[in-house]
Parts: sequence; C-alpha cells; structure tokens
Amino acid sequence: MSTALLVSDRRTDSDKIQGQQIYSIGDLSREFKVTLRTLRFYEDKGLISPERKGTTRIYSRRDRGRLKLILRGKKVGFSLEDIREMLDLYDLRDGQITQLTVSLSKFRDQIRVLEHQRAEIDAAIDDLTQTCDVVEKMLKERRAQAS
Amino acid sequence: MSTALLVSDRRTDSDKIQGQQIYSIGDLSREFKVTLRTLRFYEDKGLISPERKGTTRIYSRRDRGRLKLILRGKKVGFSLEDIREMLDLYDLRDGQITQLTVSLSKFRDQIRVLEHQRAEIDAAIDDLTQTCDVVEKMLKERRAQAS
DNA sequence: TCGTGACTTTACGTGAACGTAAGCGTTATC
DNA sequence: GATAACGCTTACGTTCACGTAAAGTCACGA
Repeated sequence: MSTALLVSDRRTDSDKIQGQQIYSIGDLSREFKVTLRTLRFYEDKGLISPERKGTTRIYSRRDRGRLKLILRGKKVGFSLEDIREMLDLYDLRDGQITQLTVSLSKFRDQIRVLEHQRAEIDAAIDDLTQTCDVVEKMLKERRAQAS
Repeated sequence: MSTALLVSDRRTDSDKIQGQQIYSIGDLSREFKVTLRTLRFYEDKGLISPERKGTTRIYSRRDRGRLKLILRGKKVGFSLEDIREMLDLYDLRDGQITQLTVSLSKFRDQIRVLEHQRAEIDAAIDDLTQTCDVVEKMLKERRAQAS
C-alpha cells in the first residue's frame, strides 16, 4: 500500500514495520485511557522514549509495556520518580556481575515494599469486613424488632 | 497534681481524663512521624476533629484511630478525599435501616476496590519475582563461565 | 524576669502530575 | 481549497498535600 516515502506512510491500527508492532500516541491514549499530555509528560520525565518519524512519536511494544508498568505503579501509590527507578532496573539485562547483583538486591527491596503495601491493604480489608459484619448484625436485630 | 484550673492543667504522656486516654498534637506527631502542619491540615479538611481546651487541640483515642486509618489509606494510594469518604462511612453506627443498608453496600464497594488494588500489587510482585529469577540465572551462568 | 518549649493562627510558597490554551504543520476527504 | 483528524511545541494554570515563615499566647524553670 501507499507511497514510497516512509515519512508520508499512513498507518493503520494494526500496523507493523518489519514485523514490529508500533503505536501512535493516539493509539496508546485510547487503549490506556490517558491523555496525550500525559504520554508526553512521561516522556519529558524520561519514563518512555519513543522513536520519532520526523516530529511524530512512534511507540514500540516495549514502550507500551513500560506504559503498562507505569500505570500499574501509579495505581498502587508510587510516584513517577519511584517508577522511573524501577523501570531503569528493568532495563539492564546485560550489565556486569556487580551491576546485576546490585539490581537483584534492589528488586528484592522493591518486592519487600510491595509486600508491605499488600499487608496494609489486607489490614484495611479486614477492618472493613469486620465492620460489615457488625452492620449486618445491626440490620438483623432491627428487622427482628420490626417484625 | 496541679491547680484547680482545668485550662491550666499540664498533661503527661499517659494522661487520662475520666479514664479516657487523650493526646496532644505533639504526641500524635511523634508517634506517627507526621508534622504538626499535617495534623492541622487533616483537621482543616475535615478528616479529624479534635476537641479543644481553650485553643489547644485535644485528641481522643478515636481521633488517633482515624489518623491511623488516614495514614494507612495514604500508603496504598488513596487521596485525602477518598479517605474522608471512607472515614465518614465508619461513622454512622447508628443510622436508620436505609442508611445502614446504603453504608453496607458502600463498604462492600470499598472492599472490592481494595481487593482490586491488592491484585495489582500481586501482579507487580509476580513480575518482579520473575525478573529476579531471570537475573539469578544470568548470574549463575556467568559464574559458571568464570570458573 | 527572661528565656524555653509547646501550642496557636494566618498566609504565602512548593513540588508533583498533569490540564488547558494558543498557534502551527501534515494528510486525507469532501 | 476548505475543513477535519491527528500530531507537534511552548507555556501558563491548577489541584493536592503539605512546607515554611511570621507573629503571638501560655505555662514552667532557672
């Protein structure tokens, strides 16, 4: 399809270049329900670094994966700076042994943080469940009285 | 101890009034490692409403409990507004049946939100654990090569 | 009596995470 | 060739959750 000019190539939703799936900023915006501004903001903060075709941003599968991790991190209360550090950790598949060891311990730290986070949530759920039980009993009593 | 003037009563760390434990703003600040400003800010936003002895804030056990919940909520990524709504729910122990029923369903909603949150964290932990495994294998291979 | 410490209010400042508007450049379609 | 759809940059504005400074009150101890 289309012309010989790469630059003027129009893409479709499921477009690929050499078997590589790519995404426009609008694609990711729609898929993840974030604004264009947000995506550009994340780029500005060094969280994602999409290629450019001229001035236009071209996101790869890897970029998309990073975005997913960013949004997941946000949902559980991490700052963008926290998230940036985590993403950096994900990115060193080929360091020296010392490098790898450092990363490994950072990962483990992060896991501990998350586990603590989860414990907090469990505690909150327990609280609420208990309160639910209490309220249910109150309702039962009132209904018994009413009859 | 002290004078007959209630207003000029000095308290100690484990002070009580009629068997009720009370806390100064400084007590809570130290215990929970938050600033005075933060405690006043939460009051301003209607999250805690301590009594006053003159102009001085007097926190009850209930206030302390609320603070605990606030900080817990924050740790898992809720806004103060979210938290205020949750606290309000905790506060209606004595409503009408319709009121109670409404609250009950809101509690259940909140539990679902929290469970979703926990699922996100679990996913993140799984991700990290998997990555740890990969890195460990890399380290083992490198060490094998080195020997 | 003069600090010192703990508390108060009022009010402007700040960093994070975007929102929003202005103004412009392509590409496709009517 | 006008208009819409999609993208771009620059830059000021906004909300949240406090920080920080200024200036004052009140009780206690040396």
